[in-house]
Amino acid sequence: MEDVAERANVSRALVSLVINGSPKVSEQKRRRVLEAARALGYRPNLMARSLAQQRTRIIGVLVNDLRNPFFAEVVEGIETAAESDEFGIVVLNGRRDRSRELSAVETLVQLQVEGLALVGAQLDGGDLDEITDIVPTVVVASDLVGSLDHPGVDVIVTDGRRGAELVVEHLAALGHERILHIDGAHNASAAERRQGYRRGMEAAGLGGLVDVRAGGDDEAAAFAVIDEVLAEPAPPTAVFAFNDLLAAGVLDRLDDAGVSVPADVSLVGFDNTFIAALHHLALTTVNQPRLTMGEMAVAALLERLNGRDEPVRHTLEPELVVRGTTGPPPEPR
Amino acid sequence: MEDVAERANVSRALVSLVINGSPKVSEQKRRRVLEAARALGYRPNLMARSLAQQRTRIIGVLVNDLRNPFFAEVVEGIETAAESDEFGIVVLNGRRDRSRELSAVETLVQLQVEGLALVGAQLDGGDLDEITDIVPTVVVASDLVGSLDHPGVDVIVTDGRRGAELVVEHLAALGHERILHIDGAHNASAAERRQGYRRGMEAAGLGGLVDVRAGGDDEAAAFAVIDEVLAEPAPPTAVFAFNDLLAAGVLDRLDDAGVSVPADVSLVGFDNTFIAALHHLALTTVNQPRLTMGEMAVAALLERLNGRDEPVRHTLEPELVVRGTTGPPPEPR
DNA sequence: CCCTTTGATTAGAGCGCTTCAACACTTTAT
DNA sequence: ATAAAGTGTTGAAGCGCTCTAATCAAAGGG
Repeated sequence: MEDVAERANVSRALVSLVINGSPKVSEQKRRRVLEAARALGYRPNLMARSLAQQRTRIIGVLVNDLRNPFFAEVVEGIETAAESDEFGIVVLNGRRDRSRELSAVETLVQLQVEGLALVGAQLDGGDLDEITDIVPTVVVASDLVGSLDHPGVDVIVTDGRRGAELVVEHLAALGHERILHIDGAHNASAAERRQGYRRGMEAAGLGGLVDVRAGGDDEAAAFAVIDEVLAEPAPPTAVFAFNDLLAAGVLDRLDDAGVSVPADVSLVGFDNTFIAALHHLALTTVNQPRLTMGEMAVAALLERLNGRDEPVRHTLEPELVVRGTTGPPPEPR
Repeated sequence: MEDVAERANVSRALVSLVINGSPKVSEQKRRRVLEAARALGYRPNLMARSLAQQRTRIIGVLVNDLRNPFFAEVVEGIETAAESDEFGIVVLNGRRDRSRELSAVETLVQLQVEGLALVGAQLDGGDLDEITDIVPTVVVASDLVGSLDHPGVDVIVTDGRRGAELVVEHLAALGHERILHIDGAHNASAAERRQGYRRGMEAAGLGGLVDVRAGGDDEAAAFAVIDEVLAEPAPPTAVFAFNDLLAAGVLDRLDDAGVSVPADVSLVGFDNTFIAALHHLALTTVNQPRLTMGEMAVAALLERLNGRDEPVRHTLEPELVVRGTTGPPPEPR
């Protein structure tokens, strides 16, 4: 910057003004400065600028798992929204590991991000105690335990309970009774969907047939459960998997076992990722409006930056998307 | 930091030493400082630190499209490798838009990243002219036009030409002659695969039947091409798609049209993403070792930081993964 | 013709940290 | 005993920028 100033025969301060597009610079000097900057290949140092300015215009994003297209799309939503408000984002990947999430949050805070978006995070409320009075925080697509007690945390979720209920209603209406739920284990949205499943079962008068088994969040987690279940005397006629990835795993395994879908077993996923839409899977699933979620997350953060104090909680409506993996149960023979 | 120093009754300099784990601090003061830091909830300011230290320990990653699981996994590879060398990464998403890529690179440079990894970038050599003498750069999973002329650029690729040849060899061996290639259009690896396809066709004595049509990089791009091709008098008996996503789109569309795979038409993708592995698709494809690619990218950057001057170019071997979407062509009737 | 106003420019302090040289104090060698 | 070497600690400069308040020049008003 020094060099640019010298070459243009002006002060450092003026260079700064030009770079930041201040209106009160004469056209002549602006031109001189810009030319000098170009000639020298000058690039402002963002670190120094942020330090001096005491703001970074960066939103920190912690995402549970980048490999899951669902999360990747929520992040795209965040990025798009941030961009139009002149914010940048820094994405850190928790890779399904809670301790990594914790240190990622720490890094983001130290990076002086102005807002923190936790996408599908597994952290619980306690982990955020100190964080939330430092930086506005929004939890997206997962319901943190104890986030209700945090006046500093906003929440953007799809109603997982309702989504799960929709699934069970759909299956029950088709005539299914033995409906298995393979859950998301430690996953942050798992509890909610489990609960919705239970409620749905009870509402359908199937309370006695509730069957929840521990899954995970990707295909592999489904294999063991399916093997186990098929070996039992009365296997389920329908499976509701925690998410689309898991459902894809179920489908694979049923295939291996020669069980056909939906003739023998119906299958439902969750998230409505592009995978579900592939005709060869044609997975019945529950849609979450992920781009909207990303946008709402950014909106919530910006409101906080503009002084809002009370927490906000947006619960979006899930939507059942019926495709080819659900049908009536097989005739008993 | 000031406050911590005061509370612990030491100088700011000593606080810095403690935070950075310097060995020459007495146990007693170290304890005092750490306690004061905890009590005050002190968090070092990464911006200030980087500014003072003149290094960031950050690797900038520009990725073509986060929604494509292939790229997401390369990024995970980079992240893992970076982490074990005490580097952080900042991921920016080009979202399939070259001008966004350009500004993302600019942002990363201004962020003072110590290395730049371009994953599947569409930029060409000229875009990098000024960049590469500022920061070590490695191009991953794509072959930038003109990157050869850049002594400052390392390249980590899977041999796309060879991969495409493998595909054609496989299909030709099965007896296919009218093999269509739907390419990746402007996509950075498209040219190479096109070339491999052509060479493969010629090698198989099918040079006269070369047929390349413009695709893109996701499912949607395939639809128009398939519609077009099926309306022609002699549609292909095999389709080689630029990547798995595109192949999935082809599969969908063939399905819609009542064309069965592989009985009527064989289909091959590229990348071996988890989608290809789903039994219901069981897509024959070409594997790229993505985690390895990520690791090699980081390794290349670190070598540069340690003084290596000559460019390095690692070409990894692709591997054909035969699954269920390829078989002999239908009997002519 | 001097004073005020306006607009363009600049000096300099400060952002939160690191680091080097200097310092005080011990310990060891002579 | 004294010099030399080693430990632990600190003051202060500096990283590259911004921004306030001060300065300067030109223009307009009385």
